[in-house]
Parts: sequence; structure tokens; C-alpha cells
Amino acid sequence: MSAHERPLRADARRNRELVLDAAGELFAQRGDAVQMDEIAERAGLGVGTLYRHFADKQALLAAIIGRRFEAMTALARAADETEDPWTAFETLLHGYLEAAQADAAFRFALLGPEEPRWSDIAAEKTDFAEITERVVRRAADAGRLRADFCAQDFTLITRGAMANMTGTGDWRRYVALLLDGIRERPGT
Amino acid sequence: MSAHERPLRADARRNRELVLDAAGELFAQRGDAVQMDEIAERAGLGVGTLYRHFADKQALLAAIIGRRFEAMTALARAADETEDPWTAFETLLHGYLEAAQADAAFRFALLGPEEPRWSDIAAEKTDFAEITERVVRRAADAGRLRADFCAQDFTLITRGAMANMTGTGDWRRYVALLLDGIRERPGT
DNA sequence: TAGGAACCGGAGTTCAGGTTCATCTTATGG
DNA sequence: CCATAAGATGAACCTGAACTCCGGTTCCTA
Repeated sequence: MSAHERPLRADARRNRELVLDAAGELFAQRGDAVQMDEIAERAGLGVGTLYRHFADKQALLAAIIGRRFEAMTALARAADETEDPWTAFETLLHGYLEAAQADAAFRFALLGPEEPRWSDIAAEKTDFAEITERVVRRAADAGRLRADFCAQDFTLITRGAMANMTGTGDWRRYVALLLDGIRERPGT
Repeated sequence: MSAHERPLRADARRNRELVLDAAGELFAQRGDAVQMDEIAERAGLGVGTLYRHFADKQALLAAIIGRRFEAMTALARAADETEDPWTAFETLLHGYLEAAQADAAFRFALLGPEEPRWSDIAAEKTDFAEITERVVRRAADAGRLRADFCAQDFTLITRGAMANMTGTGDWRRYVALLLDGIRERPGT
């Protein structure tokens, strides 16, 4: 826990990366149903090595999800730099969902019963929430989103979409339906 | 498997019901995370008795979910008897979601990775799909739903809503947003 | 380049939870 | 009221998957 630990030995650093990569790929494919032995094998290491780097399966999973949240934050930041508020919003939403589709572990984590744990971790380590809030606000202020739309609603939408990524349903259609409900309409 | 089995002994029939009730309540509260021993205790029986009536945990869970689907079918049938097509649709949607909120096992089953198993079982044993299809069609034909709305979309909506029932999000707001996207609008 | 700390491997341990089965109990038909 | 088959019981068993542990290996520094 001391702040100044000597840097990892070269092989340890390399192996840590191998573990992260293997776990990332397997978790993304099949959620937390993958076994530690499988991850070790895919990484070309022994299980013991996994446990040298991560206290337990949860910790490894948390590291992977943390990574994904960092990527999501980069995404949000990029979207926020887009000129047009509506484009920014759409870019963020689609980028987020596209990434979520490719990562089962992320989806299961956010949909599972022990949320809000993950969101809290994300909030501690990244600015995802703040940036998203800004993007949403910009779109609402510009009159492109219904006036009462808020960041919470972004979560509602993404959760709903992710729930439709398992199975046969067409989540893009679902998002399209939703967008029709949240876009500001001149006619009303 | 023969069609003519002698009726269950009185105590057996009673116990079967006790098991179903206990399992129904516990599964509804906590999904399939409950243990067989817990169910047995709640029912005031030994585990062995559960296994006399149901081959394994899956079978018991299937029985419970089957029950729920029967209730859902009754709901749909009632809604279909409503005069106004839009009221019928709304009644079905809300009834379904209200019931889903009270039953975690049902939600997890329909959201989990091994869907479409459950829907198939439901289709074999009930008319839920057909009736829902009719209700949806009526609302669409009456011009109260956007013309391209189909029964599949009903599934998309319910899955999305159910995904927002775990955690802190407000799924009713979510449904409201969606309805705005789905309703036929004179203005367009 | 030698000493030793850090690291690795993977067979073996542990444990939780589903499932069984030998034994006891009870409903039911005669 | 008995005989007996159906039913109930729960301690013991089994399985699978997370985790440990220590002998062997590798990197690093002086």
C-alpha cells in the first residue's frame, strides 16, 4: 500500500499485461462465466501467476471493467469535442453502445444485481459521469433533446439497449424507437 | 410418462403445492440465487421432498416461470377484451411490467444469457405470443401505434424496462420516454 | 557473475451448493 | 385395523471451480 513501490520486474510487468489481455478477451466474449484456469491457459501462464497480480477473480474482473470505463471516458471526451450538440450526443450514445456490444462482461456487470458497485468505481476513477452530463446538457440546451432529459436518462437508455444485446432482438431498432421519444419535436 | 398415472397421494399433492409456493416467493425475491435447502426450509420440508417432485433445480425454476407465464397470458387475454385498442395495449404493457417487477426470477430468466429457452417453453404451453400479437396489431391498425410497430418491439420494450428494474433507475420514466417514441403522432 | 529477492507453475486443497439414498413415516384400499 | 406401496427425510456424498503453496526458475544489482 505504500506509495513508492519499486517498479515491477520486467517479466512480471509483461505477464501482468498478458493476464489483462487474456482476461479482457475472454470476459468480453462470455462474461464472468470464464474460469480462472482458462484465462491462465490463454495467457500461457499458470493460475498462480494470476493470483500474484490480482487478489481474486473479482479483482481481475474489476480491473477489466475499469479499463473499459477508461475507454468509455475517452469516447465521451472525444464526443464532447464535437461542435454540434446533437452530433455529440449521438456519437457518444452510439460509441458507448457499440463498445458495450463487444464486451459481455461490461454489459453483465452493469445489468447485474450488484450494480451500483461498478458505477461507483467508475465515478471514483474517471470523469465519465461528468462528461456525459455535459454532453447531455448541451444537447438539451440546444433544444435538440426534450427539455426534461437528464443524464440519468442516458443510463436508462443504455441499460435498456444492453439488455437487448443478448438474444435475437434488434437493439438498434430499439434505440431508434427511443430516440424518437426523446428528440425535441417542433410539432408539440 | 404414461398418460394414466394414479393421482398423487393427498400429502404429496399438498407438499407439491408448498414447494411451489415457497420456491415462487423466494425466486421472486432473489432470482435463482436461492438454495434448494432454503426452499425446503421455507416450505417446512426436507430437500429430498423437493427432488421427489422436481428432477433438479432447473426443473423447479422452470415450473415457477411457467406459472408466471400463465399469469401473463391471463393478463394478456383480459387486456385483449378491452374495447379501446390503445387502452388494451397500455393495460397489457403495464400489467406485464408490474408483474415483472414483482418477480426477479422471471426478469433474470428473460434477461439472462440462456434465453430464448424460456420464451420457447412459454410458446409451447401458452398463447401469450399470439394474444400479444393481436393486441399490438389492433393498436397499430387503429392508428394509435406507429404503423411499423410489431410484436417483436413489445419484447424489446419489456426487456429494456426489466433491465431498469434492478438498481436505482426509474423504469416508469423509461417506459414513458419509449411510449413517446412509439405512439403515432398526427404531426408527422 | 554470484547471491538472493522476486516471480512462476500447476498439482493439490477447500468449500459451497446441488443431488442422492438408506431409512423411517404415513396414506390408503381391502 | 393391517399390509404395503408411496412418500418424506436429511446426513452424506459429489462436483466443479476458486484459490494456495512451495519447489523450481528468472531477473537484477553490486
